[in-house]
Amino acid sequence: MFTIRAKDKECKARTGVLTTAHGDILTPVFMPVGTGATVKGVLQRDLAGEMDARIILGNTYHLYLRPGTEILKSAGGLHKFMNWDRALLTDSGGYQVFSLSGIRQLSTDGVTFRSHIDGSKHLFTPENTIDIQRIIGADIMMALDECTPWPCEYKAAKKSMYLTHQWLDRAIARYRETGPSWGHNQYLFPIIQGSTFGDLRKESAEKAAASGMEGMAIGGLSVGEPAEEMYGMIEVVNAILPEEKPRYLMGVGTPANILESIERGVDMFDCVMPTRNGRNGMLFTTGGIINIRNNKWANDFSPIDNGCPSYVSRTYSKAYLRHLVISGEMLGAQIASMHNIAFYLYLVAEARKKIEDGDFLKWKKEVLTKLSGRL
RNA sequence: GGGGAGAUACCAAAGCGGCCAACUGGGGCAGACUGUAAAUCUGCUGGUGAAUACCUUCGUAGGUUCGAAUCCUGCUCUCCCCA
Repeated sequence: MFTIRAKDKECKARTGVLTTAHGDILTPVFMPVGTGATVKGVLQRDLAGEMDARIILGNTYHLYLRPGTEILKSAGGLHKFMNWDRALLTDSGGYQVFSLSGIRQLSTDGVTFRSHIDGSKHLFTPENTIDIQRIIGADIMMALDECTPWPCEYKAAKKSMYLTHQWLDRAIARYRETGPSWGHNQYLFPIIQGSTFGDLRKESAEKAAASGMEGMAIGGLSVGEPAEEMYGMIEVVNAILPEEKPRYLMGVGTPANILESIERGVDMFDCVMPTRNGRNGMLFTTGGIINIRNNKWANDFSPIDNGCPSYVSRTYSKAYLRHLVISGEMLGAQIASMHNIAFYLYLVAEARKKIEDGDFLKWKKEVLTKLSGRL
């Protein structure tokens, strides 16, 4: 169930609460990505503790390949397996249709992957991805979709969108005829496609809205198109989606992307950026973006980010983190990931506060000015 | 004291007459990364220049040659073996 708490008067931003079997999620929310049953480099205790992440992601494709459904079944589901008693969302593998395009084959029935681990063949269908997500026990399951690359011809985008819609009907049918494996309620979110074509996005949003599901996802964006085009598509889609349902923009994004999307009425986000880019030395801070590997930080003993409330951000110096990252020390990747996630969660927490205080737009402008700078 | 091997850019190491401003690693410098095949990938790394180019480099001083990191001679230094 989703309850709207506050609406901004000057834009479409809103705050709300999404209730799940594993706790309430305050929106707008950022969901750290934990593809293979781990948010890389970060303990669940820290995620739930100081950072207060209410929900994280897992990935159906990755978990199905490893550890596999049998082990997840024996474990009693993913929550127990990974010691995470807060909410989980699993992506269906639709993104892998896109990112593993070299080793997969599409058919109406579903998509055949060659495992990136051992090359073995596996068929994903709208039905069996629901079954797998039932075993995983995600609080929010995603329908199997085809995430189209960008740029994409109109005809191809349309064909792909219809395939996604067909798959959605089948996923919902399977969802309705099955129940949760572990006794707790699971939502299923449909995914809107349509590339960067307004009329396709509109049609796809109507399809999702008509599904009656508890929330709706916008997929197929942030795949290379200019940010302005992405924002345009969000506006088209959000004009159609029911107000009283949460909207999840998949895979987004940069801090700026997130704030711009919140302004346009998006409630949920996930992105690998804070962790992956963190591991690669990129830090998001309240003062701007930092490449911690750069020589200019070698003698900077000031904290990573005093403006960010997390322990690692205020405790460790830039010079120390630079040393760790450059030396390839594990702790460097961990601290960078923890800081970035803490920063993202802090950012959306502030956004919620500002929406409720009624000065989101003014705050957003100030934040973006600072964030646009490269330090 | 006798015999042998070697000195190449920040480090290691190839090259042994022209295709060499010099392979390749490492290090260094910078960039990319958006529902994670990523603790990954890319570029640059003698100087000046946007570039054709030009200038200065392969221990050192000479020499041979149209042309030398590559061949010859002296010197300096390093390492190994035998006494």
